[in-house]
Amino acid sequence: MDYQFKDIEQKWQQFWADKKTFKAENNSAKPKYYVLDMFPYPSGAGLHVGHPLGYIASDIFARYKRLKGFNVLHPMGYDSFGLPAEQYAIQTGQHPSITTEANIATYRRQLDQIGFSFDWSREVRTSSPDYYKWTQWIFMQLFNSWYNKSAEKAESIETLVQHFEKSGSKGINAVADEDILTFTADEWKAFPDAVKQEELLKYRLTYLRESTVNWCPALGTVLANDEVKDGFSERGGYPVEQKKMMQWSMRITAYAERLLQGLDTIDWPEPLREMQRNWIGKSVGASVKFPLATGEDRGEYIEVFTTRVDTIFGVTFLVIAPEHELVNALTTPEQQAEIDAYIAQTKKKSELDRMADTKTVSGAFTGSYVLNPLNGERIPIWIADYVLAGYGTGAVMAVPSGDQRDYLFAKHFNLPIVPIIDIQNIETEADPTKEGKYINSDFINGLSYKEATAAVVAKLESIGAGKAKVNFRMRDAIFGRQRYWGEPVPVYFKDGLPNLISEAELPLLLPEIDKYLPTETGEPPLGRATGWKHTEGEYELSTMPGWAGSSWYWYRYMDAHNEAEFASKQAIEYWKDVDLYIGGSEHATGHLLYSRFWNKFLKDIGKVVEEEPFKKLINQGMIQGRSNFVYRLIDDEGRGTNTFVSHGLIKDYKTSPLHVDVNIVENDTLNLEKFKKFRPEFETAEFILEGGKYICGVEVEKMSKSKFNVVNPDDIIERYGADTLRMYEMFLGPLEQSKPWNTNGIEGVFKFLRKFWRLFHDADWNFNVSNEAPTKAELKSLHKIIRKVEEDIERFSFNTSVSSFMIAVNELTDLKCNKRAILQDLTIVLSAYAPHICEELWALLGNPDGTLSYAAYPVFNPDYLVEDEFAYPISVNGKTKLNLNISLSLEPKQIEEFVLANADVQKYLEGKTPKKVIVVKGRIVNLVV
RNA sequence: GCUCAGAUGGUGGAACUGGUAGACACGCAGGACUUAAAAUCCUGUGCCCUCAACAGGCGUGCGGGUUCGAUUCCCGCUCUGAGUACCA
Repeated sequence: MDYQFKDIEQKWQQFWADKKTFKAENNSAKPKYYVLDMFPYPSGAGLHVGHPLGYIASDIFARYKRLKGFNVLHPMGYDSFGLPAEQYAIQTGQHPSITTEANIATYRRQLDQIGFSFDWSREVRTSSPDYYKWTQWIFMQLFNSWYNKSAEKAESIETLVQHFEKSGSKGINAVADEDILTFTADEWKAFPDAVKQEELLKYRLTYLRESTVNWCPALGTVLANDEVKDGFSERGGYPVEQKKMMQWSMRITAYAERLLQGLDTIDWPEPLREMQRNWIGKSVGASVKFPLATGEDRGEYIEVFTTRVDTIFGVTFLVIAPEHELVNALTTPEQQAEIDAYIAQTKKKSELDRMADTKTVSGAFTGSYVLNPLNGERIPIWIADYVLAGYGTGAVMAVPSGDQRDYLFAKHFNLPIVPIIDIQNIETEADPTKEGKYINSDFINGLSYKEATAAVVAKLESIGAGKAKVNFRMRDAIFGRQRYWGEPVPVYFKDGLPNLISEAELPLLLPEIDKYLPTETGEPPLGRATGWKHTEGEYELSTMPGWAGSSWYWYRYMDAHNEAEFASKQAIEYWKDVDLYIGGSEHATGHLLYSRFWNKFLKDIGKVVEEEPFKKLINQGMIQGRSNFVYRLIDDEGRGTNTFVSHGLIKDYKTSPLHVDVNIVENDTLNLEKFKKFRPEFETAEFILEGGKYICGVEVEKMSKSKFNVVNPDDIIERYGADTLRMYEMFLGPLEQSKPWNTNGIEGVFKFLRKFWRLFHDADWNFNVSNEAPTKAELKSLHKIIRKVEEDIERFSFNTSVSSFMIAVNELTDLKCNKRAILQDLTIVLSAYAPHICEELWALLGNPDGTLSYAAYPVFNPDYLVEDEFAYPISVNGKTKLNLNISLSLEPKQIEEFVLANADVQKYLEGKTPKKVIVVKGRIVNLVV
């Protein structure tokens, strides 16, 4: 029979599902290997051809690892809480769980069609109560923990209480809010319970605090920093403003240093690690207190953070953020009007304006002064919006000779600029050099950068005016959304204080509500739930953010149906961590950072075993759209006609481009019949053709419906089958590279599979395989591909494997090879890429049905590749002139003699004797003339 | 601005530690089969010069360098894409 991909693919997909072929066991004598994909949010649009790229790569890897004798965990699930389903619910009144359910069904059908080897028995859905029960449980553990900096780990809040009871707040080295109290053990014991709880909340890893949040009025919710791009929401693109609100937060900053250090221990792409480093934003420097110069000494000061404490003698003014809490107190009556005007002006500017306008220098003088703590010099205090309230202390010591922003500010307002390093050149701009010796700098004059920094820090510490300090850019993550479709927070409020519900009450189910909007009084949608109340108080009304459920899901796959724990100890100790994680780089600072944070926390409380969850990570590139255009002829009156001009001829006509559905275009040639049916108005369309064809124009754009460039995998599978789709997606180019989807060329892969099928069949399509012993040439082809695929998969170079398969099949076709000894092994090697056709041929070869998935990958034997001759390229001055067959047993000296004796070589030498002869055995001969 | 990644035929791309640049595939051209088309198969295909062959010249974004030899290493630049943005 001819290659009937449809029958074959349906048959094997059914077989795998019925026999649970890919079900993984939680214990095995085999070594474990965990291959994970970033699970999708099931959107209403279904999968387009770009989505499965990473899944195909990971599936090939998982199948390959099974052949290599590993016990492979390769699961899939759905990140099914999220905004789009809720927006849809607001519009239609339909419960998000219904649309989510329907979308998941579509995703599942599409995924199944591609022939993935997922263990579906472990499927998870973040919106399912038996899953989010454990998300809530982890939240409770975080609430019950504090971060002990001395131990460098999270500990139970009980240990903190015990310490307070024994020694008060003394000796506690914790990551906590800034306004923590100082007290003795007796004082602690005397505190009313409410005060104790309030104080403990300042230490908990998930805590409630009034904080400035990114409020998105259009979405009616707050957003995390990574959900905001340029002042607009990432989803939907609505404006975002700053607002103060009581909010749940996660103390991720406690883990800043470990999150940073851990990056060096994992095998991730460098750009991704770099993004996380920037996001964490560690800077090493010092904090310095500048005492206020106002009259009598009342111990008041302004604290700044600086990375260049060595430049402290170059400070000629201080700048604080307009939002700084001391602005009012510092403003003198004479300056009041000016300061007020400036603050009003900054407030008017939107976040976006402030970012766009980085050139204009602006600011205002408060009228007050501080003293330089090291030499007592009077330093004016200014406010300016180039200093951000949210970073460091919201105040900077300005060193115009070394910092360009300070330099511009000083020039603009005529403030002094003092050079502090002998080789500094500050004629036209600041010079931040660390080379040279210090001048104008009191006791560090003549020192080098390193010596000066150490000396200044030591001096500041000795007089209590400062200390070495590490600052992080990363902020604690806001952990609440005023939305419906998310995990309820397992907390109720009593006397204004948050209390956890008991574990026995988990899961706290999402209640039914009448519509998915905030209440009339502005409460989140959960405020609409009637009768939804804890026996002890009111439930928290916000829900968890989208990243909650995805921050631990890889553990649930290990033991997906456990009702007593999020995963059993035994399962976690067996699978440990994810060996290979494939997904998009858009999750660099969101999901991948939060997951690492929760993982470290779970390790601290002894629930998991590895410090890092994802050992190796690969980012698949984005698949962009490739739009096709037709060109409508414009008549003399400037109106569009119904005549269309082929792309190659548009220079000669006046035309306007129009998107055309890429699905009616093949190799950029328009299918005229389908085009006429594309829209009713084109029914009577006429064409100006080139070479009898209508050639379309091309542009690379985002894949979207409005651009008619969405390619659906269903259509490709219908036409060519899943095996062709899988191989073609890999053939497109390196996995990590972004590229436009282009269906041109898919024929080549399809033809390859037919050619492979034909190796097993005679001219009349009868299955025909011989048991003859293979020849040397056949064995060579086979073993080349055995090695090549092994090497390629290990370095994630899937595209080159596909080419090599083509070469192998071309060679075997030329050799007319139909020998079982060759084809059976070739089938195993190809099966990771094209599993359906290989299962079918494996069965036809007489093997028991379905055993291919667990067959042994053939062992490479280098003996078959040994050559006794090599066609040496002979080059003269580095340019190849000819090839000579020379025995590989010859040594360089003999090769040289052989080559020089050759008549053709002599011709190129034109009678001259080469100055030098380079012979690299088995590679090249180069004659230097 | 800063950080990272990249630039190879008409197109997607290959060349793994410096050693025959353009594998494999698409497209295109020619041919076979066919009444014809589709499908299939065969041949050719980096560019320039040449009727053609032979031969030759030029070629991995640009300019230099190291080397017997550079797509690969080093220095400088241009362009493209991504991330980030007054971070003190």
